[in-house]
Amino acid sequence: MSRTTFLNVDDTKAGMEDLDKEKINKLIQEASKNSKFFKQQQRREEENRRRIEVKLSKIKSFSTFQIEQAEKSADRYLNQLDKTRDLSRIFCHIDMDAFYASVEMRENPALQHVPMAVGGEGMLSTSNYLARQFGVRAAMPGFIARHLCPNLVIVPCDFNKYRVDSSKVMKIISEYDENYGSCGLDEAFADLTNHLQKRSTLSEEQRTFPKEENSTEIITFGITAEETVQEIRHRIYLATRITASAGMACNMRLAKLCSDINKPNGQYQLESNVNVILNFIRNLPIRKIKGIGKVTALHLESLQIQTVNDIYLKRGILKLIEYPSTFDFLMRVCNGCGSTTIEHDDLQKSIGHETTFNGTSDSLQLISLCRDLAKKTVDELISDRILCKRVTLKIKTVNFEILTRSKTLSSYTDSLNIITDKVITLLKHELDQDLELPALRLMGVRVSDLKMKSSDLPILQFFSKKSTTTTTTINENTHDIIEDIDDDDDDDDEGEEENLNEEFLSIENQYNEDCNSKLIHIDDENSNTSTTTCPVCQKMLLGDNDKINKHIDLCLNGEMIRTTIKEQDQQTSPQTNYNKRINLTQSKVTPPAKRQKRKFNTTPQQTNGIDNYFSKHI
Amino acid sequence: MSRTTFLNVDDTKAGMEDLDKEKINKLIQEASKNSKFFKQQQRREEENRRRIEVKLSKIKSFSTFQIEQAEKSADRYLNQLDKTRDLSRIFCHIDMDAFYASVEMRENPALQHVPMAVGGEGMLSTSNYLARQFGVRAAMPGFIARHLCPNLVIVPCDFNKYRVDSSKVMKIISEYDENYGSCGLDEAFADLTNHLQKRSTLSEEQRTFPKEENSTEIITFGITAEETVQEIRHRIYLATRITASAGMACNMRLAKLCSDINKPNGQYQLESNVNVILNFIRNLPIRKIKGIGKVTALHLESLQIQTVNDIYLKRGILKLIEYPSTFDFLMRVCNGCGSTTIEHDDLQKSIGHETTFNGTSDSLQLISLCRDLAKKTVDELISDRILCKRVTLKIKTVNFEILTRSKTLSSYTDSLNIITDKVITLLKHELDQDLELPALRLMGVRVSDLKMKSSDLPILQFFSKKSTTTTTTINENTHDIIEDIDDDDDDDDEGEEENLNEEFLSIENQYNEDCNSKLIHIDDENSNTSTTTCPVCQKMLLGDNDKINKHIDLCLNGEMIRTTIKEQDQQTSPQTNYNKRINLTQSKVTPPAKRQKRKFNTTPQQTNGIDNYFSKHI
DNA sequence: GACCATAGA
DNA sequence: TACTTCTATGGTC
DNA sequence: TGCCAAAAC
DNA sequence: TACTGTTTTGGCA
Ligand SMILES: Nc1ncnc2c1ncn2[C@H]1C[C@H](O)[C@@H](COP(=O)(O)OP(=O)(O)OP(=O)(O)O)O1
Ligand SMILES: Nc1ncnc2c1ncn2[C@H]1C[C@H](O)[C@@H](COP(=O)(O)OP(=O)(O)OP(=O)(O)O)O1
Ligand SMILES: [Mg+2]
Ligand SMILES: [Mg+2]
Ligand SMILES: [Mg+2]
Ligand SMILES: [Mg+2]
Repeated sequence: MSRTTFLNVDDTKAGMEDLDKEKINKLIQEASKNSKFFKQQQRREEENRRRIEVKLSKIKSFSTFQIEQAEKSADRYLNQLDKTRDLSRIFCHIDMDAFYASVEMRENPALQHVPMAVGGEGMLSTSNYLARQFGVRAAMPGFIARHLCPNLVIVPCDFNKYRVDSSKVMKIISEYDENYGSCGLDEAFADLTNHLQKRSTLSEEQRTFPKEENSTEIITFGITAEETVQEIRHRIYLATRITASAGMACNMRLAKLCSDINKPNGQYQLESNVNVILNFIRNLPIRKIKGIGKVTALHLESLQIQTVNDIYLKRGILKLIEYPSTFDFLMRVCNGCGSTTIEHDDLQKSIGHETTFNGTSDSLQLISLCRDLAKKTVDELISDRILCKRVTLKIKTVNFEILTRSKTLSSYTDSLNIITDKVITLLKHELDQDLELPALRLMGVRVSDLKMKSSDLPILQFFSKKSTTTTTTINENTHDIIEDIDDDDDDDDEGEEENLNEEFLSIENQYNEDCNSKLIHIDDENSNTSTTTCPVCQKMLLGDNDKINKHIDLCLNGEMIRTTIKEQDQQTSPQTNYNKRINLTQSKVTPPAKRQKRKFNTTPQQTNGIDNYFSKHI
Repeated sequence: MSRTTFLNVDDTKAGMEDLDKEKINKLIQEASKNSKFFKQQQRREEENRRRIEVKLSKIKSFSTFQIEQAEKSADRYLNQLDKTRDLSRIFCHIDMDAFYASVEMRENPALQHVPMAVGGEGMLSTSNYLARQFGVRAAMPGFIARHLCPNLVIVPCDFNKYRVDSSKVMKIISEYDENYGSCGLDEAFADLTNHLQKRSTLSEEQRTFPKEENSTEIITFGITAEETVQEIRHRIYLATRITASAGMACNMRLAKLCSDINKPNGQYQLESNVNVILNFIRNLPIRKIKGIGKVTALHLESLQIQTVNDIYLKRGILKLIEYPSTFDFLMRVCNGCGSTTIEHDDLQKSIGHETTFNGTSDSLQLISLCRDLAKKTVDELISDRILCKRVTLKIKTVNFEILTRSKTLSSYTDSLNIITDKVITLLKHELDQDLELPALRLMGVRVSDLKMKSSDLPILQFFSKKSTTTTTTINENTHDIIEDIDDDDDDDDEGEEENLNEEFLSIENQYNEDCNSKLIHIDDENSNTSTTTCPVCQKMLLGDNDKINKHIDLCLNGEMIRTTIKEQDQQTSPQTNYNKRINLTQSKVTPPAKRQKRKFNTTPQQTNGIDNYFSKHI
């Protein structure tokens, strides 16, 4: 029977060291076989193996001399990297252990002693360490996990709770580096260098904390990096009753690797010494490196590269066949280089929503859903005071093939009509044009090319109905603004003017479609009768989700403002709260990925940047 | 180890005939033992056994003579009943097979071949016939069901779908008796007598239907009752693709019993002949009779009554120890008597909402939740244009003890403030007074003493701010109205005046409480990202439940009105639609019990009424 | 500018 | 009852 | 009028 | 991850 390695357990995760991979993979393949998902993964693997063959034959065409020359070139580059190596700073990477699962286990301690996972029958977001022993992990569907572990307890996601714990953690970390940066809800980087300098001047009292919550017993932490991080982790535990692991090293890539070493509930400091560093990374499996995923690993492994040191050994070939940026990335990796500055994004780069449903080909259903998704996205755009200039439609067929269609708008906008019309046009075009298109199982709407809609200059609103205003970026100026407004040259097939009449017609069309029978809509079932407890103020909430999320938003934003009766937008605390805000989203099975404001991109840096460089043709 | 029969499988259900009760009960008790629920059931059983002991000793105190006299009295009563026996009509009881489960299996045919149930981990609403083989049935918690049947597939409730199928079924039934009455979503009584008379005059064409949906093959049904019901069931299947069972007999009680005989997907007609009837019921286990539940059965069994005929045999004792109404009920049962008229309620008698949550004692949480429940209830009151005069608070402790506290208002109202204040007063009183009160796990708010708020006499609004108006009941008149208004004598501790100022203060108080930390709220988790398909128009819906329910309401009400843009209340189709309307509610695991407008009460009838007469002291 | 593939939480 | 959601990036055409 | 227990779907 | 939600009735105090 055919298989695909793409479905095998990914054991590159703490707590999954001594699995019977053989048996687990057999069960997974068994459970998956003949599914459309399985077939799609097979196609994907085949496509990659084909590409690999091309590469391998390309390699054969190189002469030994060419390879030696390439190796020398690589060595020169490595030398250069060595020169810019900065060992002076000390970074810390904090990562919560089995984050969602830990929160749920704290809420219900009975779960501590059984294998459990967080998510749904359809998809798990994470699992506890007991479940990992069975091969159950994040991104595995629940029903397959049950094959691996029949007694698995699956508890539904409650992002509200996770957000609350996350913000407690971040608050603590910010005390050690106010410029810290977080990825996702459960991890953050902090540059402890400055704190460590100041730390020796701190009084003992300032390094002293209760041993247990509400206990009079106390514990004082020393002034070393190791002890500082003990302190951070202790404080996190006091605040959340869940454990974190941490890694310390001279750059962020190494710190991240270190936080995995003694996970869970451990920490590891890597000495800031070149030989120690090179020794540390030498034998790591490439898959542990952030940026090397399943596919990249497959490609590298086909070159006999298993460990980081193998990258070094194959540097000649890599120089010859990989794209420069990929080569650059790999050289940094095998040389132990990484970013030494925490860069925050000025502004989020895209906002979107997508949803999976039972496959359908019905145009009216799809169009109606598309409209809803656009609405949801624009609502967020508006509530975040952001404008966009690009709209992307995403669809996935029942065969798990993904398509995107996008269009740049003639100017920045947050108009529901313009955006909706555009994305519906894209969708209709796709439905009309591709008559072979299989039924769809997912649709998404995303807007990008974002710009802050600053309300500091309301006068500008006089120039354009489109509320095209200015931006918060400092290097933008009035010239840019005028450009924005002038930017109305119609290189578009259809115009994007928004006038009241059109708006009315558009809504009316929507209504007619609604009534036309056979349309689509998103919602969550079991809505009516259950109660949710606000994880901040413990209030039990009855009613619809939007209200609940708003309530929690308010709670998280610190003291609630007692001046108005209705818990409504009241976004009268714009920038201060805005910057600290954790972006709130939730769905049955995943996405607090909703970017946090303190989140920073592990983006390509000019110097020593942790970079995600890799190529689809690697 | 101790047990309680109250937790044993209840095998009085179609499809549960040859179970290994021994084994199943062992598993259930094992899974339940030590739980608070278990302990509560034990207490309940003990209490009943105590009462039974009292009864038994009472029986011992009767002389043989007394018993003989009682038997004679009973015989006279039976004779009387015989005289009023009406064998002239022919009733049909239709009951869908494994209703929710069948709908789900139709939607996903893969489920046909596995044991499955509808509900959640916490509670199942029903199971398919395969699952019943394992002892899995309605009102069993999912996690216990999994002990009995580890491969059980549990699919969540989707009341919207069930409502749609239900209305299709009811529509068909109404063609045979426009005065039909339904209990719950999945069953109805029809009096076929008139239809059968007219039926012989129908053309063959009018008794002819396609054999399959969209097929040209046809099938013609005859004119007998048996064939008429075949036709009904065939049409139900054509319309819904799910099967129904049916029973025909000369009264409703017998018809209901008959529909169970050849379930699933069968029918049974009981000859309208006294001897046949008596023979039919003679050996039925008492538990099959509607109105005899677990407790009543336990009581009767302690008198050696197992079958309906045993009731007859023990008629002397029953006459002596049971309450007259219970005795009356039992005599009707064992004599094969039942109601021969379908009575519809003029107006629903109560409206309420309740919810279960993780036990808490926190007053602020509880008060806040109570407010939300009151709001939800009043919303429904208002949207149904109903007034109420009584408010009941229901609470359940973590030990599963249930309390109710209620209060009659000084006049009819649908004022949120009055109702909320009253129920909160009740709650606070309970929380303050009973300091021993364990944490709560459920709270409910219910309003009763209802009266239609007819808008036909808007002039009356001038007399009172409370919108106390008239009623739809014919025997009420202007005198009553004036009484209502005058009815403002304060026999109440606190007044119920509603003025704007008070209202404002009340809401402000609420807000302060909200902010005061540690409160409660109801909601459904996974709301944001999934899609729901409207079971009527197939539109996929994105967003919150209230909107979705409104949408489906509109769809069910037939053609949607295309005159307004927003799908809002637009309750401009008051009485016509109102009468046909199926009351829509949903929750994670149960309650389409939300009364349907065509629903009728199987209430005590003066003559031959199906009656639920029984006594808690039976 | 538009699309795809990859990646990570 | 059943293979996510959200965001970011680089390469290609 | 108010409370409880039983019952049905 | 875990014992429902909605409604009606009868009896008693
Ligand atoms: N594929 C995914 N889809 C959706 N959510 C995810 C996914 N992977 C992780 N998450 C969520 C759930 C995790 O608890 C949280 C943090 O991720 P991550 O740190 O990688 O794992 P973890 O914290 O659960 O375990 P650990 O860090 O101990 O290995 O992000
Ligand atoms: N205890 C309960 N709690 C909540 N919902 C219930 C309960 N019992 C039944 N229901 C719902 C689900 C059922 O499908 C529907 C009709 O009930 P009912 O006719 O008694 O059983 P059923 O239709 O599922 O099986 P069948 O009639 O074949 O025995 O009402
Ligand atoms: Mg983690
Ligand atoms: Mg993480
Ligand atoms: Mg049924
Ligand atoms: Mg039924």
